[in-house]
Amino acid sequence: MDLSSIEIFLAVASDRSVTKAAKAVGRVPSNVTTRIQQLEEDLGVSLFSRDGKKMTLTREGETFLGYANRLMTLALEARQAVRPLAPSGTLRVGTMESTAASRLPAALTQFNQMWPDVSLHLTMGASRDLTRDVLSDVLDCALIARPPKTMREEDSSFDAELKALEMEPVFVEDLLIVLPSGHPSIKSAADLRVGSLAALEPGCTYRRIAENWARKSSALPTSELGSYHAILASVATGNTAGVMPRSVLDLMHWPTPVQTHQLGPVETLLVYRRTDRPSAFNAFHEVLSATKGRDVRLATN
Amino acid sequence: MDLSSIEIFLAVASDRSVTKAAKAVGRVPSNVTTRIQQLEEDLGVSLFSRDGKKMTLTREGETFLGYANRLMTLALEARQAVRPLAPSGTLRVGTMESTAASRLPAALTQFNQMWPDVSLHLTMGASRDLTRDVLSDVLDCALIARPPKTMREEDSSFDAELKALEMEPVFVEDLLIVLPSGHPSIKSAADLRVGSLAALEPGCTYRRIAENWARKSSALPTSELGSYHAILASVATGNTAGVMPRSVLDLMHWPTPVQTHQLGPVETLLVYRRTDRPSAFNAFHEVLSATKGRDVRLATN
DNA sequence: GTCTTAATTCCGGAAACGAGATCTTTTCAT
DNA sequence: ATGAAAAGATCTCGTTTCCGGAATTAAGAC
Repeated sequence: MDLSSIEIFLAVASDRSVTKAAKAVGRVPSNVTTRIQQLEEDLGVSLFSRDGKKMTLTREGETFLGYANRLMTLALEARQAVRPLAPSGTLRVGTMESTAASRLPAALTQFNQMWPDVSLHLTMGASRDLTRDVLSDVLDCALIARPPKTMREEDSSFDAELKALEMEPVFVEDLLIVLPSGHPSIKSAADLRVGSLAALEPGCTYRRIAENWARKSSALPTSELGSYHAILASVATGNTAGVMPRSVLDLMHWPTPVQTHQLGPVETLLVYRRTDRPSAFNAFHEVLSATKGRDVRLATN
Repeated sequence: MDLSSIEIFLAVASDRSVTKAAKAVGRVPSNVTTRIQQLEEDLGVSLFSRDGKKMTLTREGETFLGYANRLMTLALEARQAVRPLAPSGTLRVGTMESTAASRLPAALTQFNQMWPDVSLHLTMGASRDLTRDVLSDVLDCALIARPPKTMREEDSSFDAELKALEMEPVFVEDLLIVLPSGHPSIKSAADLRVGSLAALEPGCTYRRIAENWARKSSALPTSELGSYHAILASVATGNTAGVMPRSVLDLMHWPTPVQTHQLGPVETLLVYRRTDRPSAFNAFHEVLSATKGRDVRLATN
């Protein structure tokens, strides 16, 4: 039995889907299938019942879920316990608006329980700015979106800054264009029937990805809004298309189901300086890794 | 972090030696070294202090030891919990005298705690007889010594019986010739200055290994005794050399340190029929595997 | 100082793993 | 009802990891 298999199991159990889970843990679906099958063979029982395309936990799966969570928590605790000195002091974390909304709450809760002595300073901002702040030691680390290759090529200074930092993927977001209800489904930016794109600040990587995608076929203006709530509201007016990751959209339980178009997966990176890491950072790093692809609602079992 | 690394860590912690631990978990020393180093790198602390050739736990190692034990126990519990039906009924286990004395107590204690509904029938006997009893369904499984290749060749019926059964190594014993105190150290059987070899019944594999070793150079008679205590007492008289695994000798805290000569490692196998396994057997099998190379004294932490 | 034993390092073969392509089945839309 | 899309399973292939054995180094015993 392997702890990474258990992590995968938790993701599948939480998403009830191999594909989703695969994205959540940053692997390919076939791999997830195999690991689950290995786990089932190892335990000698089937953990999921495959009725149709839904993966639902069997009764044995349910009981195993409890142990799996305890196992992961215990492993994390072990990790922390051997750390010679308990981290304390301040940790300055930069994060994108979207990550703060969808991914961080679970991780921050656990972190606070584990290390009450660390006071965490959260700063919201765009990836571009956050990266600079980490470099100049205004922040200790930041969660940013990995810019696609084409974008890094046309902004070489950003690229150079990133290269000077350590980075590690922690989440994968499904970046969406959110369309007004009633808008016909689209294949490319040319099919857009709206007057503008609604996004956050200029330094926001998601915004720039969307702009790059849009400018291939049309010349839409971008209207800048301050929050994802504002963006959704703007979409509801019917004349704008919004940009946001699926995890954020899922959070908002919007009254009417909206049309979406996928711009593809975008990794969220934890970036930090190679040297000069406060001990609280290591603790934060570990909690983040453990939270990876795990659902809070299940972790409380 | 990998559960097999933790098993290895437990073995090293318990033996304070990578060579011993390697034997205990059925691996090669270099491998144990590597896994421990990986674990240390993964955790970011050193678990052992290598002062000279002794491996002693550091303070961090001590705290990790506690977690490691809990982790293994929890994993075992998880395994058992998903088993659809709790095993019950009777399980007839055959074992060698030596295994019953040195290795089984820990495993049986844990087994009884986990499965109070199973009544365990222990039968003591020689490997040869135990094997037959498993084949003829007098026993459900047995712990026997793996006969070395030369022995299997000269007793083809034993070999055939073994081939008809499933087998799995669970322990490794260091088989010893125990010499009277004051006896000069020996290189081969020719150096023996005693009148006889003291061992158990004729079907005992350890006895036959020793006899094979002895007859290469001298023609010693074998005196048959009923227990390891009797053998040691006989050795104390000064005119016999005893045969027993090191684990048994260690148990007996004999007043004077005795001279020993190694006959080499002998594996202890769990043998069972390919089909027709009671559910209690699977539970027993798992508990044995988990106990593998683990020290009871440490497991109570 | 030499000999022995234990731990580590190095290296080659084997097994496991992960990614992508393909196949099968279910589901949803027309 | 039929076709298209999507999700899970299966297969293959390239890569990585892992294990075991040989060589190396270091510590203790005589």
